[in-house]
Amino acid sequence: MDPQYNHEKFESNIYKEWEKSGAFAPTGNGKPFTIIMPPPNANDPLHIGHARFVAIEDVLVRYHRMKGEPTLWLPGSDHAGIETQFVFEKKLSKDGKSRFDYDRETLYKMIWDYVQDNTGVMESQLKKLGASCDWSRFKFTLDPEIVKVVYGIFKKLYDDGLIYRGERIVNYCPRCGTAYSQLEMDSVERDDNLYYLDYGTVTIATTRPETIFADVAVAVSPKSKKYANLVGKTAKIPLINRTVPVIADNLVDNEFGTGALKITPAHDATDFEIGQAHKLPLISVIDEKGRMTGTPEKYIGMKVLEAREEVVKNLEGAGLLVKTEKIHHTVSTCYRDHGLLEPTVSKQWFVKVDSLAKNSLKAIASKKVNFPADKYRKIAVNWLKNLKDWNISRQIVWGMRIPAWRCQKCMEWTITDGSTPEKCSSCKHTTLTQDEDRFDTWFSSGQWPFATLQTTKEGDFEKFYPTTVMNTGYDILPIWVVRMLMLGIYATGKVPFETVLLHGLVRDKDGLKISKSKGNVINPIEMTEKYGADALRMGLLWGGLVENDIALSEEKINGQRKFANKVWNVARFVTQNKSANLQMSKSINEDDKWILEELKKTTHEVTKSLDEYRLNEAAKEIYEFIWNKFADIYIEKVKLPYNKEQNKISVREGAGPVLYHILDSTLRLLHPFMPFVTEQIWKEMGNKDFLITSSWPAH
RNA sequence: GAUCGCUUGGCUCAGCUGGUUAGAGCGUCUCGUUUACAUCGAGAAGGUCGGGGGUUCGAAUCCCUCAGCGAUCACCA
Repeated sequence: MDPQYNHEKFESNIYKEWEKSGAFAPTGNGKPFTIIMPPPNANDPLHIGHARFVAIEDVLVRYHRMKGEPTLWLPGSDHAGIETQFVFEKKLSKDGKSRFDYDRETLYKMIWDYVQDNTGVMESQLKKLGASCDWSRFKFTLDPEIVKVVYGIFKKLYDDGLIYRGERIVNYCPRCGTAYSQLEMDSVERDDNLYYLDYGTVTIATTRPETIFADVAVAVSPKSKKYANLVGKTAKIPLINRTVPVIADNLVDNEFGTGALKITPAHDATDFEIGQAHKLPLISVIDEKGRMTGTPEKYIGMKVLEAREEVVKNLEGAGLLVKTEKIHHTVSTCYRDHGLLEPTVSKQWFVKVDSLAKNSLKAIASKKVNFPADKYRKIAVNWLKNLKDWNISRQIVWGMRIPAWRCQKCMEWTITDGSTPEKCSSCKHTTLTQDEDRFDTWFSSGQWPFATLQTTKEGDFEKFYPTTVMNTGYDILPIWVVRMLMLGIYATGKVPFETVLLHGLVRDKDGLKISKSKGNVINPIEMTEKYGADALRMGLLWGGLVENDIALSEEKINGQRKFANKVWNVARFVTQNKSANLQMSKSINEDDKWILEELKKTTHEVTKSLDEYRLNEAAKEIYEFIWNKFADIYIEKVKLPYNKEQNKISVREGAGPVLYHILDSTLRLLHPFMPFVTEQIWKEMGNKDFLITSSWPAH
């Protein structure tokens, strides 16, 4: 053994040997331990957040594998609809092109090829980190068999009356050309003008005067005394002199502006709601490109902001602009291109979430799903109680095309499980056109736990579902975990996972959020090359609970590299003093008894901490045992003074077998955390089998 | 406005269902080490556990309150 541990010399080779040995495939009988990996985007390299879940999940998987449980860690990759299309479009624009230069089929094919070109990077990086997942069961979210499952569930939801096509106000991005869900928006604070406009009988305040042409009412608060006698009368839209009714609604804030609100259901979410409640018509004056339409001639074709300027000018000219105030408020922006979103009414496919959410709440209440960190249980419950119907259609090309066909005669929809229908299910007409929309990525990934297991190997679903642990970042609890719960229970009648282990974000050494603009990005592959995968993994688990954000510094990773080297040298010392007979003598002394007792305690504590998902505690226990007890105390005590004649150091009579036994056990305990260095030492000790498939010490 | 958190030595964090002198890593200081490892060892300094109140034989831990900080969601006409 070299005096120093050199990770570069061993890591890739060890991984290949594990892979070749078939160690990653589940074996044995009994209750299985299953983790479905949250699939990283197929076209992106891994970031430090991925490395954290690898560290967490691999520790759990290796631990349970060593305990002899049939252990499956199923890897996969995600097509990440909007994300990927957005990245691809940025690439196109560098070449001076845009997606509008291609038809849908061509664009889809181009993105498919692009993803194929990049796929493999992510897999090789997972291997570098030591992920002991079963590659033979790898799935991509657009694999035909996965798509088939998703279509089947869509059809089932439709047949059960849980899918409807609704006209709703959606957050529409005129640049991306698609609507987004409740969860896919950002917001930004800014200063705007609040215009007070004369509506004849009443003055209203608005930030969007260009939408007055789409007004269908003026609403006031029912609590308002000032306006009480106006309700039921009319107001007059300036510039076009159309009269609209004055209504009362609780959603109106009597304190804001003049206390009177113009109602524009087609271009504002609150107004839409009020419009629905009062059965008001919808008038739209902005088209899908963000240009004015259906307004007086002069504004048609103008962009929204141009029209606003022009309308204000005209209002002022007509003496109908009462006053202008500054207002500081928050506006919704596209989470992709950060431009303004346009609330727009359009037809989208929706999932009725009510019954799905109720069943999920039941599963949580009855502990069929557990949250080791109670705070996340509370958050999940809160979300499930407040979910709104889920818009699952996206106007993009990258993703699963929705299996819905519209009859060109009766205009009714025919839903299938993916196959092209021969005729309309309503009127039997044979000319049908498939909807161009794609599913929201989360609609398909919400089915990931069962869709994967149902399509891997015969019997997998029956054996490994419900899965044991779902581990992912807390940031996607509402968007993903909650939906997997709803769809999993709906599709299979069982929860998709028994334990939801959410992890925190990786932050920089000062606890600041990592971002490209801050320049504090930590590249996991760079860290692995520099310090070793073991050190990075340990650094990601060290000093913080799984559920909390952690501050990661290079010093911390380097500290763990030192630990790997310490373990290496402990092993070097032990193997150099290996006695011929490894049988422990019955007459061991006090020191021997002490270290054996400490090992026993450590084994117990590590096991307990792992079972409770307190990986940081487990890591600390084994670290302290090896360094502070085994190396600093026990080895120092059994070491005999340097022997000049033999030119070597030796150990006290009878200590050899104890040293060997302790090393053997500590390697087993440390292996889930630092798989590479422990496996290499295991080999150096002369073991013929692999440490990865050896057994967990008795505890 | 709603929900969920956080506040422990210079820094980053543990401290599980309340129970001996509150711990770790890094950092700092002193000393040592040709002989497993300088990717080392021995030792030291450093904390009124955010403030206040309460429950208890006993509180970093439970309850109330105040202050500061953060995350997510909603609203913002």
